[in-house]
Amino acid sequence: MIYQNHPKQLISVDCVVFGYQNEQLKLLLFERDLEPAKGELSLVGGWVNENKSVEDAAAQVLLHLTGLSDIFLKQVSVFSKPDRDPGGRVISVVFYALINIEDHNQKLVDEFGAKWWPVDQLPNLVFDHNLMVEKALEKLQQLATYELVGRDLLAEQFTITQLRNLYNSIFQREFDPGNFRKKILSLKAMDRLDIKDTSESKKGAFYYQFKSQEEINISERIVKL
Amino acid sequence: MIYQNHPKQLISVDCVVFGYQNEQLKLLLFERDLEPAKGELSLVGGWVNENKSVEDAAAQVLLHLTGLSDIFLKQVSVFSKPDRDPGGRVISVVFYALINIEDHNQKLVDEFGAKWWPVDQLPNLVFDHNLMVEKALEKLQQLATYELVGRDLLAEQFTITQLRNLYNSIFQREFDPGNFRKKILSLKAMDRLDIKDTSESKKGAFYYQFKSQEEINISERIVKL
DNA sequence: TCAAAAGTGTTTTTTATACACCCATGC
DNA sequence: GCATGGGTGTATAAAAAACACTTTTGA
Repeated sequence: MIYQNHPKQLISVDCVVFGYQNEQLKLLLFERDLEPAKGELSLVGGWVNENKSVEDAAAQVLLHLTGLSDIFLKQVSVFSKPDRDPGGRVISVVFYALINIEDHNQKLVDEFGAKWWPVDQLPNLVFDHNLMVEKALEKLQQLATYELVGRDLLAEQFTITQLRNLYNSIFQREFDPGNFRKKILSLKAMDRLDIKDTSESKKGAFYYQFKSQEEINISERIVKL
Repeated sequence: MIYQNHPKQLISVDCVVFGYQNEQLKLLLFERDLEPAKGELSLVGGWVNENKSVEDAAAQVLLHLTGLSDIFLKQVSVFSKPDRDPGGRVISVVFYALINIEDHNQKLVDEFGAKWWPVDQLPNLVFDHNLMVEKALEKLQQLATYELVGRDLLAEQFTITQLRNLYNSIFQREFDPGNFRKKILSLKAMDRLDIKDTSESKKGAFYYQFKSQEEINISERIVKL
């Protein structure tokens, strides 16, 4: 090691884990298991050590929580105010993750006492975690503006209405059903199946399924502003 | 300090400093003054210590270079592959900065041997610095899509054509003069002065000046895709 | 039978693009 | 007088929004 004389810092990752259930965008909170603020609600986090990138560290946190190693992850930003954590100087790199609640709920709830909270009625979180969530949601909106978000949040098969409800909750506004359908279908990013979902309407709505990532090529804005 | 037993890491900031000169978007490069790769070209960087946020650390680097303390700075992302720096494990938080070349060139060139390079013909840089530049440019384009970029790069007074040339070089494409002018003026973000610039055309072009940040409220996309 | 979601079609408005054309002036 | 960038206007195309209307079927 050449850079001998420079002070080192503690680095952590914190993950804003988004899920979608009952037509609500939710995120995963935990009761903090160490001091300070033990028992209060917080995001999941982990330490970054010598031989891992921050992406790997975040992926490892998610792997530990869900048993899955291919979870959708994006960097939000770095939080590094010297006094942001009363327990000491910790620089935190924040990520957001998208996961399917139904698939992973059991392990999460049973083993870790995790709780899903609707993003539009979050409680107070420890330290600067509320700010992290806010930034993460902005990034998610940014992503959903130019890319189709849903593969990681919805079931394998889903209706256009379910996708629209997801977009409604990401952007906290109501998209027009007819216009949303036309816009989404024009992207040619999904295949219509021959099966219908009859649970949400009497008429029944066709199920769709995302094409493989390679077949999808979206080069236009999906959501205006 | 409560978090005793966790390994700490070396943290640095690296700055992609953009400037604009001769109708070219340029960035500031330095000859690295320590091993490894001493003498090769790199971005400016600095270490992050205990009592400073990464934003403060980046601002300090820029202050040192230019003497200015209010430089435009945005976070790009974290680069943290364990082997990204052959000199040891360093996690780098990358920022980009926008500065006016004419205002600060002397100090930069004289004291630090800095060199301005057109972004579209960059040499090989040390480590992962080329990748950092690429990401920074993407972020700058993202910013310029929904906000008017120019205040920090152009002179106080500038013509629409100069602003268009800046946008041309940020997006590496040619905007239509008539349409660009209409779009920009519709934002009502600048005041027209009664002075003309006659250096770039015989007819002369009116100078404009940005309104104060508070008066500017852009709620639409400026550049399509 | 009728409420309610699914799905299609039509109209209007807004935004983007292409490009014609006049202006002013230094050479 | 003509080439050059400055500046305005117009026609067209593309994208977004508003909304009417038809279909289907369980309650």
